[in-house]
Amino acid sequence: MKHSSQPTMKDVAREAGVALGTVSRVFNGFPVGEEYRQRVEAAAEKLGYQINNYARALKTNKTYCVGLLMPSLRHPFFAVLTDELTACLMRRGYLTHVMITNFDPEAEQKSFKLVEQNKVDGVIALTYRPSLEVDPDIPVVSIDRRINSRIPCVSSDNYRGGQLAAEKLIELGCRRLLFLRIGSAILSEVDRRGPGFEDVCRRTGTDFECLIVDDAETEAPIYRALTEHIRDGRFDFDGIFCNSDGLARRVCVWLTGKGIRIPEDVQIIGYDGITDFATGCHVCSTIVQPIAQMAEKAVDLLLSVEQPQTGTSYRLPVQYMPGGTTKDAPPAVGD
Amino acid sequence: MKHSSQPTMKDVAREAGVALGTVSRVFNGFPVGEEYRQRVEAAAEKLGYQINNYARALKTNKTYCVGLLMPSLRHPFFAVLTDELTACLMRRGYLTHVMITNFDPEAEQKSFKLVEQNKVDGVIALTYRPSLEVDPDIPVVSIDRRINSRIPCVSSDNYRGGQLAAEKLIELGCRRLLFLRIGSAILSEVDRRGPGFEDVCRRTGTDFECLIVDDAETEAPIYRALTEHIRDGRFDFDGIFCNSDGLARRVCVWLTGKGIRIPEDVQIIGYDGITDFATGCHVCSTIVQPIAQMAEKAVDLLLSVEQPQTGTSYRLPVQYMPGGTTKDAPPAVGD
DNA sequence: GTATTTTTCGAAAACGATTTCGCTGCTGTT
DNA sequence: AACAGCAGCGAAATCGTTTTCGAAAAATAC
Repeated sequence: MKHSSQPTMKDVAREAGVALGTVSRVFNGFPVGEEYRQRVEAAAEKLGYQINNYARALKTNKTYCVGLLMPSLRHPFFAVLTDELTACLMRRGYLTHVMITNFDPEAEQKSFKLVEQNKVDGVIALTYRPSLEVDPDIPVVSIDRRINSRIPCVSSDNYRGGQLAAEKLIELGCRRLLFLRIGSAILSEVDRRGPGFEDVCRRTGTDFECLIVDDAETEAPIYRALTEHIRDGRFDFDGIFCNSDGLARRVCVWLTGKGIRIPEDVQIIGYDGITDFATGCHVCSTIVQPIAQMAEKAVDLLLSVEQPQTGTSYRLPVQYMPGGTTKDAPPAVGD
Repeated sequence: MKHSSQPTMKDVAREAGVALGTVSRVFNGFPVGEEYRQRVEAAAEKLGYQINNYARALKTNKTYCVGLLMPSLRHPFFAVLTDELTACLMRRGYLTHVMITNFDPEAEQKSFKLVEQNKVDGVIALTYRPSLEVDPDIPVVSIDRRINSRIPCVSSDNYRGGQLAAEKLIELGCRRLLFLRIGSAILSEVDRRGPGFEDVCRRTGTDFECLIVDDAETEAPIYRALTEHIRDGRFDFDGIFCNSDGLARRVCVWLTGKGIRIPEDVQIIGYDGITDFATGCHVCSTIVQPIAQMAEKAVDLLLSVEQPQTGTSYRLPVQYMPGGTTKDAPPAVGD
């Protein structure tokens, strides 16, 4: 006695008075005589039949699931990226296994094994672990990081972003620039923001300095270093490019606390393009990453819509967006 | 000829010189002679064998996956909730299928069908669709909404939250209060915030009004209505309780734009407990929802760690947290 | 030494689909 | 009218596990 469990293809076949294979063909869009097709569809409808994806996947080796490794969803950049990726995958008929790794290299490796074991059709990963071990015959696309030479990597054009920030600050009248970076020294595409910035400074003969803290845990070193640059209540930089909007925000708050005015005394540009969840405004002047396109590209590569040049970096165009921390047209806020 | 595909249990059995069933028993922790166990483990190690979860699930009807229906990840509340839920599920050995529904009732129903078809062991849903059709023999836990009488619902104690907001505003000297709500009229636990607020006002004899816009699409009606309450440059309410932190933020921006000072002229309390992604500070004085506990509770109920009283509402305690839009100790910001 | 119990192993039948293959029943040519 | 060609059906094998069941081996009792 079957205890009210889901109907199977066999049940549909019996109900419709046809063979098992015929039902299968109907559900997979193979040619089937019109009369049979109708009988099968009626039977399926009547029984409330739903195909069992697990059984199907076992046979076909195709699960229509992909794994997504993300460090966190508490940061808007990751959250929006995840939103776009799952949406994009769903549009293409794929389900997403979201794994939150909390920036923990161990968790990253474990999560990878786990989705692998769940037979996903591919993995999209935003990871930090120096050397992720990946099964060579499962498609992987990385975001922002070169994992190894076989895995394509999509990111924003970080070098161009760095250039843009420097160009804008200079154009807006800054004479002495600071590049502020927080983040561990992993082989990341993100690290190209600095060189882009510096190259423009050098080319234009603009005075600049770099402040880098590799340990993301504590920001005290940065604030301490910044403090040294305050002389007579004046900050001796008049333009700052920050690694991320989050950092930019914190620097803003800190400077304001010191009585330094933004953007009058110091102009600040961040990176990412984070917008306020309530107002939709950018939280600071920023280089905005094309998150939706990055998601689209990653998915295209993963599902081989576009044949991935193995190991290539795909760098998508960035844009400068004023957001009130620079002297150009601060967006009118409120009503 | 097997073309380098994954090794199967059969391969392991052959390699170890034992029968198929024996390998299975080893991997499922059933008693097996020590010598056999060793041989099997060695063989599995050598072949790099990983159990195939799809085949296993087909046989056992247990997938260790749960579906999660979320409207969006662009709002911090949903993002953090999703973060906590996936983390909590992972700790218990479950993978999460995250489905973003974009507040679209159609998408909600479709997503539900989809995860159902993927044989998840359960679904956690935060939905808006008036009547979600759910297969009665798949466990479902809802968040913030009563879906039907069989589905347990976890939420924050919205009624108490409403009370708290009123109590605080009154305690802080407000004499004429406004409750501002945005959101469609669905049968949601969230709707209990208003009654909690009103009951306190009535009990204490405090003057109050309610402004409700059921159409979330446009806020113009709210702003228009608010405008009517500005007389001689003064706003005739001195305390506002907003349905959400996002709404509170927008109201703040709007009022500030009208030259009305916060919290000197008007004090505002929001709901959710959203914090700034960069600074970690609350974006406004607020009633904070215990997101982590809500996630934990939802998972407990879903996996029947706790026997769900079918259809019961589980209301978790909320807290008031000052955040600069009320006169009580605005948190020192910066350094 | 045989009988009786306890382990634990191997063979085989599911689980619910896909897919190959042979076979029947049409059509269309000459 | 006969035969080739072709759709489209049904039966059966398979995917990689779990699980039942009968039997062999080991252990204990008399």
